[in-house]
Amino acid sequence: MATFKKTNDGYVSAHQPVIYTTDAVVFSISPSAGLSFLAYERTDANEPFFGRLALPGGMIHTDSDANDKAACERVLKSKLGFKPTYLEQLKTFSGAARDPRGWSATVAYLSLVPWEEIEAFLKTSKDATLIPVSDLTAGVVSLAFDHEIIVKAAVDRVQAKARYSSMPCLLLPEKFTILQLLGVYEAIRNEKIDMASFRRKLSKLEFVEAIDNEFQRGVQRPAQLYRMKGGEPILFDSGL
Amino acid sequence: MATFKKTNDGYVSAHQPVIYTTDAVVFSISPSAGLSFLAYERTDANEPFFGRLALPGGMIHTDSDANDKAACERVLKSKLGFKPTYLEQLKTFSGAARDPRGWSATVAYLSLVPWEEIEAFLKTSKDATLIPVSDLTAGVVSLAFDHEIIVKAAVDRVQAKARYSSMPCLLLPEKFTILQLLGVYEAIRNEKIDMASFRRKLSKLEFVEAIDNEFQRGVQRPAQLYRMKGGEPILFDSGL
DNA sequence: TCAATAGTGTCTATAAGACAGTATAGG
DNA sequence: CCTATACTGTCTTATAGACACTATTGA
Repeated sequence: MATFKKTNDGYVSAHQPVIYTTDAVVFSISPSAGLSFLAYERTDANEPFFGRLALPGGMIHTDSDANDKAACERVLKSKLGFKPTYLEQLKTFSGAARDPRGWSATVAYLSLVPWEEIEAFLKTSKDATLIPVSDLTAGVVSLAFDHEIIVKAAVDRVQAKARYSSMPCLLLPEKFTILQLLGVYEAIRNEKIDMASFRRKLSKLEFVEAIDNEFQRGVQRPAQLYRMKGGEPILFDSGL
Repeated sequence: MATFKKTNDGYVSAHQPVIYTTDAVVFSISPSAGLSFLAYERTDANEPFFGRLALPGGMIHTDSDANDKAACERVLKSKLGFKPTYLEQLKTFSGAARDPRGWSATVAYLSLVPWEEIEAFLKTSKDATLIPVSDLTAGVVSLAFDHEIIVKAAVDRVQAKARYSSMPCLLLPEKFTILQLLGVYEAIRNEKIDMASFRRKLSKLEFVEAIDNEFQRGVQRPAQLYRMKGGEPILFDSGL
């Protein structure tokens, strides 16, 4: 087991310090390309994978970040300009091989952002790109570090949660129609869902509520607007 | 963002190095107390929480461990004398507050060990204890660091997986009867399960197979012995 | 033949999927 | 009144839970 030695500024491990970072898979549903995530071109020529696409991420500051989640929030705030409402820890990826600078560990997070916000953000940013998940699975794009593995894990998680959780709601703005919600579940799961069964389950699970006298109007019968009930997403016993 | 400086032995972060550890929640089903996990009394008077109960864990060795999972396997091998067959990453817990020595992070793992092996191990070890999960929820025992939070997360995970995964199989020896398997699911989920429905689902999901001409005999009709099909546990679409 | 546990059949209630039908706006 | 989309009713089939029933061994 590693021993600790006392230094003038505290205890440190006798081992080579770990490069400790956090990365986030920020998902959104693009109307044209479906489930997609944010990536950045790496612009610092002194850092590894220069010019390649990578997930938004950065060092964890042990002198100022309260914990890994706070670090991820800080990083995303600085890269996106806003703090995503939903941020869930995905998994930690570590080892000697994943970063040429040395033994590294990253705490990967998963975030969901409504399309409207991502769209607005992309207009203001020059080095951010939105990558459709289908491009990654098709092998059209490749990512720096082990970030493809991280994204695949994130996609698996979000697809699983689109079966037994209300989490996908958070990809929509505050007010939405049932058809929009259905579309989000379909986009994530990559399959058609029957509207009648979907409504049946929604009314049983009660995680959305109709907003009185608010409708989305178009060239058709107005669609009732709904909002999510309670701030936090819920898990279901049975599938949706 | 943190800057890196070049030193004579590589790049290190400008920040205070993180205390990087791994801990494991090693579950087993005790015939008398149900779902339980391993804990150790902390014996080094120079280390924090001396004398308190804690999860088996230790430092991650960045100079020799390939990654966090390998580190956890090494730690468990040295503490248990054998390498558990099932080890799944649970979550990372980090921050300035959880360890008095400084900003720390632990990659928590979840492991399942058949009762026979745990029973044999407990006879050989003097400082290891098996704590029933019910004792923890009842507040009868308390653990060092944030280990109670870690165990609660592990219990949630294993209970969720006892609804849609064959993972609980790994708490049994290689050969087992359907009644034993049912007992494991009941112990984890803390509820009765109907034998007929259970068998129906088993025969549909096909993750166990009968062993030809092998039975467990007693003062009754012999019970067919089964084994798990394929080394890895599977996930189900519908609940079990 | 009896005790004890292994394993099955069957009834009922609920839920899922398919799909057709009705409702209500704008044009 | 027509079109387009919102929303609902209903039929069929699959599944879950309850519980009684049959099966097979050792003593």
